Amino acid sequence: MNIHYFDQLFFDSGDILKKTLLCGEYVFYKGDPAKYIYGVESGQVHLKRPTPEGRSVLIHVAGDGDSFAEASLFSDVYHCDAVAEEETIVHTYPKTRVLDALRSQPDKTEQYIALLSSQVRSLRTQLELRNILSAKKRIIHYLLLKADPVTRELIFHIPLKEIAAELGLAKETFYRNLALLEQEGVIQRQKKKIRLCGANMTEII
Amino acid sequence: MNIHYFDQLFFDSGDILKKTLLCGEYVFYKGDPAKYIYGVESGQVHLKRPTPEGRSVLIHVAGDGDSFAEASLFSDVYHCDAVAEEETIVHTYPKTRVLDALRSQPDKTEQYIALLSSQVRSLRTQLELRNILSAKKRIIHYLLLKADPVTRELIFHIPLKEIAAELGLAKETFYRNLALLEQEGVIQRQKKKIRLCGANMTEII
DNA sequence: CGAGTCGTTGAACGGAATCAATCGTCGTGG
DNA sequence: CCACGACGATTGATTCCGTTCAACGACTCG
Repeated sequence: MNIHYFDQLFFDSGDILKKTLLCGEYVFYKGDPAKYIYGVESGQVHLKRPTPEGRSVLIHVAGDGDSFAEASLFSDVYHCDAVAEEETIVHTYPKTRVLDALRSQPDKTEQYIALLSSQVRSLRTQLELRNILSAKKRIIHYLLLKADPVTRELIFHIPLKEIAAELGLAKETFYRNLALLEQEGVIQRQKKKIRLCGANMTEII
Repeated sequence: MNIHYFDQLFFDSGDILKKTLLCGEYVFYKGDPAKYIYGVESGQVHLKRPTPEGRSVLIHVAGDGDSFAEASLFSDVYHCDAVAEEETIVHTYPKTRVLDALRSQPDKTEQYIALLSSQVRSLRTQLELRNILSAKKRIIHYLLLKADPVTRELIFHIPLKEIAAELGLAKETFYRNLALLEQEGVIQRQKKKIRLCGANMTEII
């Protein structure tokens, strides 16, 4: 999940290959031989799966400091597309070198396992969200999940329509229900900042 | 994923603690301190997440030879419930001992990473399925995924209604669409055995 | 100051969930 | 051995709500 983890695997940080990608440029395509793991230094990369219908489905957004394609370490090919959604600098970590580094630094291996484990859990959570049929309830659960537990606030750094996609909802449905929730006093919004108000939220859930 | 992997982590196989569970018995509850990783020797364990509404959502089915709760290795608590759905024998692997074993056998660590990586990919695939709106198409994709690539057949070992749940569909919708697909000649069924027929399948997808 | 994209609202449609009823099957116990 | 109950599988009818199509305002960027 974290770029620093992969950076530190390499003894000589000068060794790390960086690439600058333009908006819209592909890092890799589904089916390409998986040779590298990546980290986002700045910018944004979207992981998408092309559906047979021709659409593509957003699976994950990797932002500043996120790594991606970690699960490809033991896979021959990539299982999704990766596209830069803005000008982006990525670090490229050759899988062979990652493996070497892990072998020579056993303690790091555990961290890698921890990283993958947390990914598994997060994916399970996402899957769990999808089992909530009602759009409104799904949105609330999502907000509860993502909001800072203390301030009960959260700020979106990507367009709302992509949050909608992540939730498996049409953007219109997402907007409408956000508006509804605001009317009901469950949330307060100002642009991309959302604050959860305890007001009769438990009833809705 | 595989019980043998965890069994072999222990030098002395006599060391492995086994437990017999009755149908309906809980292995652990969500929120319990995560002390063990488990493997199913025989029987069946369902991983479920209780939703706030009181329902519970099936996340995973661990059958003969499957391990479960591997992602809890670096987690303090379990994130779902685990229930035996029939009389089941499980192997229990204390996390501390798993960690010790991994540390003393670095090569095994890589296999662990491979295991988690494949889980990540499989979860992503499941998530991808949920992005297919049409029930019929979602079912076909699921069948394509699970069917033996050679024989194009698959056999369900759990009730169909739970397949429906895994797909995020009401059982009725699932039954109806299976019937439809059979009428259209896309699949052939006999009880829990399904065979995919290429017949105009590509059109439907 | 356009072009393009995001955000927002309206109206209509379609399809999945839901409720309800029935049949089949399996196991259990009298 | 059969009656019974429990649960899975199946089909019908209805409702509901999320998608889709459509149109428009707001904002950003060249």
